[in-house]
Formats: sequence, structure tokens, C-alpha cells
Amino acid sequence: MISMRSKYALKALGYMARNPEKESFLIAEIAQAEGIPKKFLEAILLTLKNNGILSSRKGPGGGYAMAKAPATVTIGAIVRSFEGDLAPVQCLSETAHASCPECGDEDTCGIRLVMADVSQAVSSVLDTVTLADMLQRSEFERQKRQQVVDFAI
Amino acid sequence: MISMRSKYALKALGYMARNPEKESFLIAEIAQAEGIPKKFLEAILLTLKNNGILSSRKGPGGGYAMAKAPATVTIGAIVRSFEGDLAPVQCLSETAHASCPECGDEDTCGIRLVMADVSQAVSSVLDTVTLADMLQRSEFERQKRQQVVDFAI
DNA sequence: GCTAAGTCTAGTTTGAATATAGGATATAGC
DNA sequence: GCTATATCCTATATTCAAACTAGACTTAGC
Repeated sequence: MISMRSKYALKALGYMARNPEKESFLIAEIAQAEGIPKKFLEAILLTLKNNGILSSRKGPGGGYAMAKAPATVTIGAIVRSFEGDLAPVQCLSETAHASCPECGDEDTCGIRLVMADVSQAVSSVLDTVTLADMLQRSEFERQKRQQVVDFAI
Repeated sequence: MISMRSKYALKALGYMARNPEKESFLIAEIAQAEGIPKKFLEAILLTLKNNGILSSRKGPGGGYAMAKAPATVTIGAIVRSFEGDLAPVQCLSETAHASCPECGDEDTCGIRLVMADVSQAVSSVLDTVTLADMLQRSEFERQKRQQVVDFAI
């Protein structure tokens, strides 16, 4: 399960990417539009900024803006900002690399070997799909269903 | 991150599968051998029994035994006994299916679409690899490294 | 019926996730 | 330089699940 933080981040970034005509966004506006607690979103956007995904300006007329094009931001980069690396077991974490307590020999640990494959499988999805891809897929589904409704009428 | 429960379960089952000559195992024996808190392991083995992976007999001479051959038990079946289905977001969970709070339209939610791919990727690994496979890979790594040591000498 | 085992119920403890409050800091416009 | 606006930062509450423990109950073999 990914955290609310990650979900809120994806929703907030989705909102921003869907409105490319706007130069900057207020926290309060995004919070309102996407139904995210404002104070919580504050911390989330700050994290995204510190990870180079957003930029910000203080003061009147300020706000947040995308630091990169949506097509160059992977879902993996976003999620990892909050979940750390997505290691299914501690001993596979590169940041915070602590060998699993009691995992005898790390090199030959069967659990570790299998989980390395899992980690690889997850990354191959999340590091391939971009924010733009996500929105495009969503839009595609929306239109597909719209058509069905049209036919029904 | 998988829970300690899952890790302990994998270790316990690994121990049992590595000693096929034994007909049954005491909780205390497994706990000792694998360094698992005995009372905690108690609950874990019970869960594995309720999921059809282990069988048990009470009383003197009793204990736990594998209910199936290690080659027919997938890592997915073991892990899912403790983690539920491995849905990365609530709305993808089949048991406990509750739509994510605030996830507007579930059919067109981009987050859900991407996470469905992630879920699929994870399952394709965990439902393919069996307990026997895991031990075999571990043994293979062990021998590979053993050879390197031999050459070094 | 004694003892060795698993089974069940009910806790405790700890830590992380979610969220909020309130002030500090920066900047635009006058 | 004052004020309004907005982000930035620190601290704290709250809630919940994970990890683990205690102790009584049940079953089976001798």
C-alpha cells in the first residue's frame, strides 16, 4: 500500500499538469480542487520541491509550479519522494541500507533473492510511466467510456 | 516492505523444506533454529495452517508439517497469508474492496490504472516462484560463492 | 490422569502515518 | 519601509497497525 502522501502528491501533480496554461498554483487552490487537507498538502508540496519536481515562489503572486515537463517526471520519482526506495525488504534498501536483522548470509538469502526480483518488477513499471502517461491513460479511459454512453443514447 | 510475519513465515517454511527427512517440527525447535520469538511464531504457523500450507497434530509426538510439497507452494501464497492481497491502493483490493476515499471516478483514475500494472508485475513474480525455487536459488548462490573461495585458496 | 504439544483470547508496547497549529521568512506592490 | 500574501519551518496531537507477550484452554499419547 502506498501512503496518502504519495496519493495526494500524484493528485496534486495531476491537477497541475492538467492545467498547463496556469503559470503557478496556490496550495489552497490545489487543496480545494483535489480535496486534500491544506496543511498536509503544504508539507507534501515542499517535499516535491526538495526533490526537484516542483519549484516555488513566496509572496504575493507566488505559488508552486512544475519544475519539469510532465512527460519527464516518472511516477517512480514521485512515489519514491515519499516511500523512500521501494525495497520490499530492508536489506535491499540503498538509502538506509541495514541488513535485515537475523538474515544470516545476505548474499545467499533466498528471501532477498526473490524480493530483488519483485523490486525490479515494480521499478520497471514505475520508472517507465510518466506523469503525462498517467494522465493520458486516464483521459483515454474517460473517452472510451464516454463513447459507450453516447452509443447507449 | 513486507512484514516480519511474512519474513518469519518464509524462514520457518524454508527450515521445514530444507529438512524433508523430518516428519514433524515443534514450534520451539523452529523458533530456536531460525531465531524467531516463539510466541510470535506460534501465531504465524497457525495462520499458515488455516491457509492450508501447514498441517498440525497436538499432543506428544505432535507438531507441524508441510501440507503440500514445497514445489507447489508459491511465495505469493505465503506472503498473501499475512499481507492480504498485495494491492498498492485500496481500490484494487479484492478482499476488503473499498474504493479509495476521494478517488473521484474509479474507472478513469490514473493512479489506479498505473497501480494495477504494478500489482500485476508483483504478482507475476510472487505467483511464479515457489518455496522450492527459493531454496534452490539460495543453494545455487551458496555453491557459486563456495567455488570462488576454493579458487582463492 | 499426567504430560506434551498445539490453540485461543486478551492484552502491552512501540512507532509510523495522518493531520493540525502557529509562528518565521520572503517578496510584491504601494 | 509597511503591509498583505504566500511559502517555509517546528512542534504537537491522534490514531492505528505491527510486533510481541501472558496465560488459560484443548487435544492426544502413554
